[in-house]
Amino acid sequence: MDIQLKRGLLDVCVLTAIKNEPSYGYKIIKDLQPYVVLTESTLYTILKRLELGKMLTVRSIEHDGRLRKYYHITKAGLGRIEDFKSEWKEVMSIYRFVEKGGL
Amino acid sequence: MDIQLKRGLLDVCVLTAIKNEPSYGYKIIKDLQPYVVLTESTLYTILKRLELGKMLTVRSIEHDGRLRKYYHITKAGLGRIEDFKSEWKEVMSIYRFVEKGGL
DNA sequence: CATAATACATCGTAACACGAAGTATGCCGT
DNA sequence: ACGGCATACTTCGTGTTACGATGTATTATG
Repeated sequence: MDIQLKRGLLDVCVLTAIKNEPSYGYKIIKDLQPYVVLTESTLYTILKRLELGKMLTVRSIEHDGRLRKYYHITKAGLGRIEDFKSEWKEVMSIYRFVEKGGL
Repeated sequence: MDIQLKRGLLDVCVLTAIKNEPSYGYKIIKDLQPYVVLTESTLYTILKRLELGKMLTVRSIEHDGRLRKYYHITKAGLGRIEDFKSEWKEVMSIYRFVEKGGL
């Protein structure tokens, strides 16, 4: 899938992946696989950005003697998803413009 | 509208704006206004990129003693629009994932 | 006669996705 | 027992891109 088309979708995808229950890096990648493919470097960049923006919080938990970072969505994160849904109307109006061939 | 969401949409919008008949910078901006707002610096960057990628060709034409650059879409440009439409299925599947709240 | 509209161009910047490379542990098959 | 694979997270550098700022020049309008 085209990189440019992904932008603006990825952040919200990651937030959606941890919306129902906290998750960790590797699992998020696997869970999103059927919808979007993203590499580790991409994911961890996104997670750091979302943390900085207070869209999620992180809790390190020991699992099988190994550390795992669980990401929890915040109220702001949930708001981000809602904003995205609102903006989608505009996106669809643009798509329809392209689909029907201009004017 | 969110900048990131625009990416991947703008190129195709501009191509669509010149699809039916050749157009020039200023007119393209006005025509797209109801769908996407883009500044001149953005537009001319896009037009240059699309020209480099052979998605369009340029013909300077004198109009009222002043030069106007008309942009003509190419076969590759039309192909680009079709590719976009195909990829839209993937975009919609991602949107549906977000809309229904994950899983 | 000033201001807005038309028309195009360039530069610098910040955001972003990604490949490459690295570290470390547990598990499975032969 | 050990080589390879899956799990798990991290950092660095790079190319693409949208945009604000700024500049030039002409025509129309009030």
